[in-house]
Amino acid sequence: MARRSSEDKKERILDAATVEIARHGYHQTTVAVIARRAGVADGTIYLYFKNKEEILVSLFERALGRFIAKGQEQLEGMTGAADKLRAIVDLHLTLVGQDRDLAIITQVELRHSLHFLEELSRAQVGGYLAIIAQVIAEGVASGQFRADLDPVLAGKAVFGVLDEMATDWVLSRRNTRLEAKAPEVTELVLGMVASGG
Amino acid sequence: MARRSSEDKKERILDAATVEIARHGYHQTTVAVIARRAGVADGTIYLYFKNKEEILVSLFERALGRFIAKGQEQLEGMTGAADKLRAIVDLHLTLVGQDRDLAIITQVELRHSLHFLEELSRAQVGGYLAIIAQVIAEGVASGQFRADLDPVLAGKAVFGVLDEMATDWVLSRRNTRLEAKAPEVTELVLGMVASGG
Amino acid sequence: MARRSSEDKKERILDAATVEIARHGYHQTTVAVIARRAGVADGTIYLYFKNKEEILVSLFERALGRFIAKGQEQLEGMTGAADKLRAIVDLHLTLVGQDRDLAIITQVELRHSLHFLEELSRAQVGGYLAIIAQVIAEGVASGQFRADLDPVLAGKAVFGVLDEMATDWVLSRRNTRLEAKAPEVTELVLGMVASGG
Amino acid sequence: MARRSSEDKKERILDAATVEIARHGYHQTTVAVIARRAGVADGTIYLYFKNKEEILVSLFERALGRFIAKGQEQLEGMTGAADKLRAIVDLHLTLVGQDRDLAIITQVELRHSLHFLEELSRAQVGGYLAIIAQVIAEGVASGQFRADLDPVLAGKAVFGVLDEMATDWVLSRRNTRLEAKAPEVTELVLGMVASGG
DNA sequence: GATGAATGAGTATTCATTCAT
DNA sequence: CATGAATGAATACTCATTCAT
Repeated sequence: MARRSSEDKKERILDAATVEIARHGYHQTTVAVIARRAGVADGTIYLYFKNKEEILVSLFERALGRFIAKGQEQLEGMTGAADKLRAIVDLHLTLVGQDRDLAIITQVELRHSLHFLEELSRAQVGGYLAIIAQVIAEGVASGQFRADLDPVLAGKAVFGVLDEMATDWVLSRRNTRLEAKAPEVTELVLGMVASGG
Repeated sequence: MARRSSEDKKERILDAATVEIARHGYHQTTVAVIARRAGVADGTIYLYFKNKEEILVSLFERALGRFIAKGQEQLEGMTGAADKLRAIVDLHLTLVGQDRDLAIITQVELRHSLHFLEELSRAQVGGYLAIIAQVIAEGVASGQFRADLDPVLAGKAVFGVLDEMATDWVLSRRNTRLEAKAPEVTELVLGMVASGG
Repeated sequence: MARRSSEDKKERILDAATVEIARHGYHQTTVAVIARRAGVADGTIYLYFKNKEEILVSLFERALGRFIAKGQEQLEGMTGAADKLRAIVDLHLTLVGQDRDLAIITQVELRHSLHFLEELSRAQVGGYLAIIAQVIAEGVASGQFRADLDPVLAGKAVFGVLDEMATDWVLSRRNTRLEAKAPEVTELVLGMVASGG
Repeated sequence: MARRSSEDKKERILDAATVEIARHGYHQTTVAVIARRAGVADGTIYLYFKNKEEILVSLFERALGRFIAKGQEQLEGMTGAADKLRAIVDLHLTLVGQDRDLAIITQVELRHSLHFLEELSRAQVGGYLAIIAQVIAEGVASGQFRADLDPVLAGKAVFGVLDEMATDWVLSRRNTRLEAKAPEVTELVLGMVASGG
């Protein structure tokens, strides 16, 4: 179970980093502060991460991994593009809305540099966009969605709507629940792609 | 004339900052490098800006000022919410697509911290969102748009779509023109709000 | 006179570095300590030197510059290889013996890495060795020195003797004067190269 | 047998250290790297050596031990100070020239600090210098060497010549053999001490 | 207004050493 | 004896900002 302890330590570091970075921002958060919250020595951080930036990347990868796992589980066995799109909207808002600290990181801190954003975009977000595009393509094929849609472009539009809702929620300090907007957002998104009123 | 020279110097600093920050990122860009490109001494920067961050804010304010001037000019005398929305889409993509360096800053560098983003959001972007919401409200009132729309929420959704298109364009290194997508994007946006097909 | 002040500051930094490095060794000497002794801020060091190692190099270059200036002045107008060699021995021991702190640096701290020593050797010490070899070649040509000498090899041998005397003086903590050994050392060195008794 | 294995392990560590330190320098060489090359765990190093510096010391002691063993063996039964001095020159150049990695360490890395050098000098090199001085004293007594010699000073001079030859060989990257210079160096050294032509 | 030399606070990262297993 | 994960002290260097000229 040495494995267990080691895994735990890495998890603890990521958890600590999530809280501190969300609270004070990536640049204002020192490695020492993360270490202290995680209950390890400064140097221990570097047994698990190559450098400070890799903590941020790992943070996101862990979150996205969970995100995608839930997504696949939920979309599985579902038929009908519209239903799938509804599920995506729901899932996106529900999962992002579940952890405000993490949301602050994904919606704000993760986007702090062009280089960084490019990498994320290519490697991680790209896969998510592809899934949405795929669902839209299905809808177009089945006639549920407008025939003249470009699935990739429409997919980005859908993502843009969801992403803006998430960012808006992060920036509004009110104690609303993000997922509460799912029905309305679903209507907007479906309006964007669905054929005939 | 002194005024003129002074204004010029401030402009030169902002221009220099735009290029350097877009090219190397806000944190990698030193005040000294901006000063050198602007052809002034380091200390001179501080005669025009309180600190480094204010350069970034001023950059955005100058850009948004021009943006809004063009917008009002264009929307003026226009009737019909759908037409206005078309114009907004067009304008947004055209103006953002006009200056890639500036776009990198508005789509990426400007979002580097929660605190910063909150301020921007409240003060600047808020005004822009209000305009979109207003147009949607008009459309709802006139029956052009769906009656059950929440104009504020729908406005954010529209902004989300436009913003994602802009970010996507910045991240794709291909030499496409952002405004080329205006027709398709307009269709998506109108689909989102327009009443029955 | 700004030049004057600037030069002074650089000199003060080098002087401070000489004392601290001689006293505590290169690695134990922090940039902060050098700055404090020089009466400048840490950052100021970097206005005059690219990095810590460049301080060490500059130290040596300044010393060697003075060394060579004195040497040329003294050898000038002198004829007779044996006399010149006497003068070299005298000068070497006198100059090294003049500043124990500096001597510690040239005899010990400067030799702390192969890479560093190679550079010094090639660029700086090489020139000095060439001068000695040249004097020996003169002596061979004039018949004062043994005909079968390889001037380059013999030059290195002479340098080896002088260098060992210097190092030995640095390591012995007694309050002897290095130059006091000049007569005896001269005899040894001349014995090495002079033709028949 | 346990003893044997234990001895082997210590030897392996010293061998590994020799290669790594010669190749990358003392400060650039981490204990972890030595351990890896020796095929032991980091902590194991500390079962055999008190700290990193002691590895360097042991390295030198092992080498000097072998050096002296060979020397005594060779000088034994030899009579005549001049012959003994010839043998010393020969031996010094031969043994140093046998292992370039070790030579890099003795000629460069070992001299990286005043404190360190003082210790070496007093404890180890001092013994070697005494042997040379003793041989010279013999020569003076027997009339082979100049009567006015100070054996200790002359011994240091001899050592200086040999040491410089060794350092020069280490710094020159050419593939020469150090011992090839023994005849010429012997001539120089004997010239330094021998009485009349 | 303009300059640019000087400041000095701030921090990621390394690595010799320890010690529980 | 051996391991290697964990420690945490230690430090060169950067750069936004100031202010005497």
